[in-house]
Amino acid sequence: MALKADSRSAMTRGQLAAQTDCNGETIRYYEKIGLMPDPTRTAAGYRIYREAHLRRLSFIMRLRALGFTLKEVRSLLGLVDSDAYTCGEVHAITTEHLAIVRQKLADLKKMERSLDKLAAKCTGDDVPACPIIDDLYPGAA
Amino acid sequence: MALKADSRSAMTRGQLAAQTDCNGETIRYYEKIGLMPDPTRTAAGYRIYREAHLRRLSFIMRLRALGFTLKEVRSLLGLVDSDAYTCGEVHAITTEHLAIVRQKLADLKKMERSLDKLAAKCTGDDVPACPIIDDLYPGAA
DNA sequence: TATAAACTCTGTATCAACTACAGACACAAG
DNA sequence: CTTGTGTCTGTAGTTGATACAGAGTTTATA
Repeated sequence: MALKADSRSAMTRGQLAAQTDCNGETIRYYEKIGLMPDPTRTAAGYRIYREAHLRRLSFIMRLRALGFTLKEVRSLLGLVDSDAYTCGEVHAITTEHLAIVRQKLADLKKMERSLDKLAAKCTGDDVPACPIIDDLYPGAA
Repeated sequence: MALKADSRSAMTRGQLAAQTDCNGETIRYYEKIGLMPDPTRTAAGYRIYREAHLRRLSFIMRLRALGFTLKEVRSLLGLVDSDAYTCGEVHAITTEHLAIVRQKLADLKKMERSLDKLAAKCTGDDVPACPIIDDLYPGAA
């Protein structure tokens, strides 16, 4: 009932969760750590979300999908909230993050090659010996 | 002194840590969660490690470097410890892990491309507007 | 030999980024 | 009016470590 008052964009937590593909508990968590503002409440204490919350949470989810940490998300939100960000500041955070992503990519590629090589040595048969173990654990008990 | 008795391969925790490039606290942690066996102790309670510990921890470190989770490490150690593993079992765990690594690679590559595209849109100048924000947070406060 | 520096011991707390739960209300549908 | 779902709070668990406090031990130096 309270949700009808004042705006057609009003939502419960569950509805916001559905709209954003964000776990409902996570919304509570983002509120607790200050990424999402405290929403208004119904008389019974239920959270009421509006358009602005939807947009903000969508932004966070996009950043998370791009692999930004919550710390980075917090920085970017801080810039946006200050209403005084420059393209340079945003660009700096983005390219820094891009560098981290590329480092991770390089590490994973190395892992992939090694694993591929290891797996290729194997017959994968039902025999009580394995070149993978021989390689990684020479002299295994 | 106690470390002299009985074997020239005896080491303290710190020495094992140095040999394996594993943090000393992590060795304690692996012991706690049952990946490493409880070592014998000196009269004063200091841990004494030997060749077998060194080999086992090296194995763990190699698996970790390949991105295996501790759960996967535990499985592999379980197989080795059972002394009745087959090449097939080891191969299965390895290729399963490889699939996960490849999935992560694909996800990261997607991130990289998106970030690259975003960053490219930017002038990075000292101007109070940014296409990255426009893209990710349309209608930002 | 005295003592200071370095190491190790234990248990507990912290980190990221959530997720899950228990126990109590609230609310909508049959 | 009851049943089922949603929400509320606070707290605990997850993964893989890492850091710390406060005490005891060992080693190196003066």
